[in-house]
Amino acid sequence: MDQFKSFLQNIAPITDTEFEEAQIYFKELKLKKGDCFIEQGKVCKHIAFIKKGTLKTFYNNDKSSETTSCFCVENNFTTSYKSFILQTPSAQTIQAIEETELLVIDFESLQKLYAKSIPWQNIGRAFTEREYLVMEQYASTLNNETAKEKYLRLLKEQPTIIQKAAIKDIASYLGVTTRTLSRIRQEIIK
Amino acid sequence: MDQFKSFLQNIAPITDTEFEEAQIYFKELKLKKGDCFIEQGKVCKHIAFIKKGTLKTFYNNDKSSETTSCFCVENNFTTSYKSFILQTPSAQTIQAIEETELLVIDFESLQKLYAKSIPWQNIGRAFTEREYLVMEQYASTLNNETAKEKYLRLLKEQPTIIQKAAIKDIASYLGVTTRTLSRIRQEIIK
DNA sequence: TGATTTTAAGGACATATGTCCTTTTTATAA
DNA sequence: TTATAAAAAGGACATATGTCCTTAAAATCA
Repeated sequence: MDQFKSFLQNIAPITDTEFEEAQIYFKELKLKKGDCFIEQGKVCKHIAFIKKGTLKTFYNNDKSSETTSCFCVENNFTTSYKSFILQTPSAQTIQAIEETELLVIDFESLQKLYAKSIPWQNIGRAFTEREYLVMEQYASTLNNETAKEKYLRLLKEQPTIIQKAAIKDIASYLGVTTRTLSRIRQEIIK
Repeated sequence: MDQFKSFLQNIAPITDTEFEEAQIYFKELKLKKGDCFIEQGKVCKHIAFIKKGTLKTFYNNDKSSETTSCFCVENNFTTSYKSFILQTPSAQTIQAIEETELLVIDFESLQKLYAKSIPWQNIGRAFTEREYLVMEQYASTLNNETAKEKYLRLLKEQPTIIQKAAIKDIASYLGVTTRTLSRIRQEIIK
């Protein structure tokens, strides 16, 4: 079965017809390493299913540096949620960290889908619920774990991220400095 | 207008009829200080609108102590989201920290509402989106701010929580020890 | 390819935060 | 109300993490 359909089915049931009729709204988009899908300052008009590749989401924190808030991997949606939901300028940038293939739908089309289809409504709600749970787990990790524990968790749960992402981005995702992450990696080697 | 209806309208539009017809599903529940709305280990069957009062959500972290993950105040929903969404045993306990009045709906009734009503579907999705954004902000705070910055933010954004909640719960919510919070409060007095 | 820029590693020291206590204050229950 | 327990404050010291560097390695571009 189609990768995208199978992903959706896993969230909430959808018939072949419902799925096929929605296809006209989705466009293919290919990104090279370093290309941006969403840019800070612009209203985010799109949400994308990641067929292949990896992206990172980052924003400017108050300390004149960037915080990586998310690594987005294949078989997932990505967007700048706050900007997309509220249709306000995005605080976040989403950038491919390797060759990436997306299926993109724009805000208005998604609203149309929601308005005329209960299954798509269901998918929208169930997906948002899933994202909430991911974010809750992330907050719990940030709240309770030491730098080393957080790094080991990432190593265990998302080993491919550690291979693909820059050290400084991993550090900021874990809420530590590169100096600290360097020490941790040093310790683990031993 | 009714406090609950006005809250819902603020999330997504709903007609008087749609609202009235759903009223049969909601039950009043009063909690005394210390009473639990949701208990760890049980499947969470309910979600509640808080008409009045305050609750805290906490769970056992791996370090043989409790982490307060959320303070729930009036004019909001509360539930143990993961347990409610997936209908699995709850890792969290939700407890009133003062006299509290709830409007409670059970899982099956909510599914019925979703199944037969697009406006309720919309409310469900839009509400979950809002909760996601709150959690995202919380994670950002935990990731980028020092203990003192986090405390000052809470003081500014939710001053009533600082009055009502126990010091140790505030400390754990902010991801610091009571020793650290004690120092911060000492500094601020000066 | 070689030159330039960016990223990562790690030394030396500073600081924030944690751990382990004891004391004081506040809440709770008999 | 008094006795008991729980919570909060805070001293002394330990440790994790941050800041500010310099050097080494890797990536990028002309």
